Amino acid sequence: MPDRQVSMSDVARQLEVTLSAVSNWRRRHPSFPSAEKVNGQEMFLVREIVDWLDGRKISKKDLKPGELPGTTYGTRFRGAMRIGHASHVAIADALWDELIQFRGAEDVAMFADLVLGLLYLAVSNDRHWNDIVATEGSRRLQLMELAALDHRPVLHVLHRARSSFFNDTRGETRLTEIIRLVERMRRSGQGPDMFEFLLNQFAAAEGRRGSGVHTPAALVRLLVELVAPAPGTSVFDPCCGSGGFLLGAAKYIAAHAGHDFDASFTGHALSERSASLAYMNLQLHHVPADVDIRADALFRNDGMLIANERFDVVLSNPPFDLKEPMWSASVSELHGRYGTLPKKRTNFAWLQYVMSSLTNSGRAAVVMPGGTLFRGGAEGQVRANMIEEGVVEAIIALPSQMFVSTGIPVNVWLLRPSERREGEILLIDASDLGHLTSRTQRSLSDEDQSRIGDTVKQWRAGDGYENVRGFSASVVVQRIREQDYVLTPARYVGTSVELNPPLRSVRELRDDLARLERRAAAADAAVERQLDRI
DNA sequence: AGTCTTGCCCGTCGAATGGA
DNA sequence: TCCATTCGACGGGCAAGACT
Repeated sequence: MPDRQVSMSDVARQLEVTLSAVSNWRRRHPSFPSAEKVNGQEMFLVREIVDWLDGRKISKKDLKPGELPGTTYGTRFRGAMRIGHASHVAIADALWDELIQFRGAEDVAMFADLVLGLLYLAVSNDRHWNDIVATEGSRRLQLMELAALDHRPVLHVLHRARSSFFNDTRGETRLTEIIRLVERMRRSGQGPDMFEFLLNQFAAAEGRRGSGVHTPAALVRLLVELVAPAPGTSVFDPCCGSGGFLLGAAKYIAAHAGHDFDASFTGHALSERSASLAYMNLQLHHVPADVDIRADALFRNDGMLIANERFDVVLSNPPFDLKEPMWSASVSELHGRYGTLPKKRTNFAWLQYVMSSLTNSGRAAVVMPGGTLFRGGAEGQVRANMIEEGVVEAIIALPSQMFVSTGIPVNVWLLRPSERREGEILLIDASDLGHLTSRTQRSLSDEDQSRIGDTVKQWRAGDGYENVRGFSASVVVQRIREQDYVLTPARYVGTSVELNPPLRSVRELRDDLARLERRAAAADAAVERQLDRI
C-alpha cells in the first residue's frame, strides 16, 4: 500500500469510531497527519495515518472481543484494511534476519537480553527512547543507564548484556544498528507481539544449551484451551519462565469474553532473568500480572513447595527432574498430600504443588515428561493416590521433539479438585500428531490442537464423545488399577492400525470380488460408449 | 445529501488530598 | 505509611449546525 489515500470518514469507518472522534483527534493533535485535497475532498496518506494511529491506545471500554488492553487504533486499522495481514511475523521475520547479523561472539542469551531490553524501552514509550535513537557514543550509554534505572527488569537484563557487549569498538556500530532495528519494530506498531516473537526466536536459537525451559507457542495455546480460563478467574504459573502461559491465558480471555478483563495473573520465576523477561512480556501486553522470583525458596525445609494461595486456573511447564539443588540442604524428602518423594524426584512434587494451589473449583494443566506416567516406586505411589482421589482428569501424550531444550516425549496432565471425581479418566494418545518444522523440531498444527481440544470438551460435556481407536479412550479407574496405575494412553486407546482384523469367510471375500468385477465391467462398458460417441 | 465542525456531556484515569 | 476519596484533565460520544 505505497500511497493509498483515505478520507476522514474512511478512517472512522475502519476504526469503528465516530467521525467526530477522528475530527477531534485532528483538531486536538497537531501531530495528526495533514490532508491533501483530491477532487474537493480531503484525503490522507494511509501510511501517515497508520503511523499516527500506532501511538493511540484504544481505551478499555472501547475494546472489542479479541483485543487486549493496550491495543492501538493502528493495529485495528491495519486489521480492517488488511494491511500487512502477514502481520508482525512477516515484519519480525525480516528484521530477525538482519538482527542476527549483529550478533557477536557472546552467547545468545546476552544478545537476547540486550535486544529485548531495548525493545521494551522503545515500546513502553520510555521518555529517553527518542534521545537514545538520536544519540551516539557514551552519551547514549548514559541514556540507556538512565532509562534502565526507571525500569528495574530492564536494568537487570541490560547490565548483564552490557559487560560483554561493549568491550570493543565494533560494539558501538553494532549497537547503532540494533537500535535502528528496534526502532523499526516500535514503529511497526506491533512491538508487544514482536517481543513475544523474539522470545520464541531466541529460545530456539539458544537451543539445547539454553538456560531455561521455553514452552513452544503451540503447546501454550493447547494447554490454555484445555483449561479455558474465564473472565474473573485467577491464573497462576508456579514456574512461569518468560510468562508464556499467563500471556496465553490473558489472550484467551480477551478473545472469548471481550474486554471484560478482571482476571488476575500470578507467576513465580526460578531466576531473576526469567522474572525480568516475564515482567516485560506481560507489561508490554498490558496484562496485570504479579511476577515474583521464588528460586531460593522453592522448597521449604519440610520438603513442601511454597504454597499459600489458591488459584482458579494453574498452568505450568516446570523443569523436569529438577537436578539443581534449589532447596536447602536440610531437605531430605518432598512431602505432599498424595505422598512423600525422595528429594531428587521433583516431578510429582510439582504436580502435588499444583494441586495444593488450586481452588476447589479450579482446573490445572501441567506439562510433564513421559516417565511420570509409568515410573514405579514413590512416584508410582503418588500417582496411584492421585488417581484414586479422582484428581486426574485427563492425560494427553504428545509427540516427541516438541521442545527445543529436549527431544523426549512429554504429556499434559489435566488436574481437578477431588470433589469433582467422575470415576473415569480421559486418555489421549496424540503422539502421532504434529509435523516437523525442522530436523529436530515438531509442532502441532491448529487442526491438531482443536482435535485434542474438541475431544476433551466433548468428553467433559458427556455429549457426543466416543472413544477413537488409536487416539482416545475414556477409562474407568478400575481398569487403570488393574494396570498398576500406569497411565500411558497408548496402553488403553489401542492401535489405530487393525492388527488382527476379524476373519472373514471365503464366501464373503468371493462375493466382494464378484461385486468388484461387475463394477469394473460396468465401468469398462461406460468408457467404450463414450469412445464410440467421439 | 453527504461530509465535517463545534459545543456539550459523561466516563475514566491519575494525581492530590485527607484520614487512620 | 497505607488506604480511600476527591478533583481535574482528557478523550470520546452525541447532537446540532455549517459547509459544499
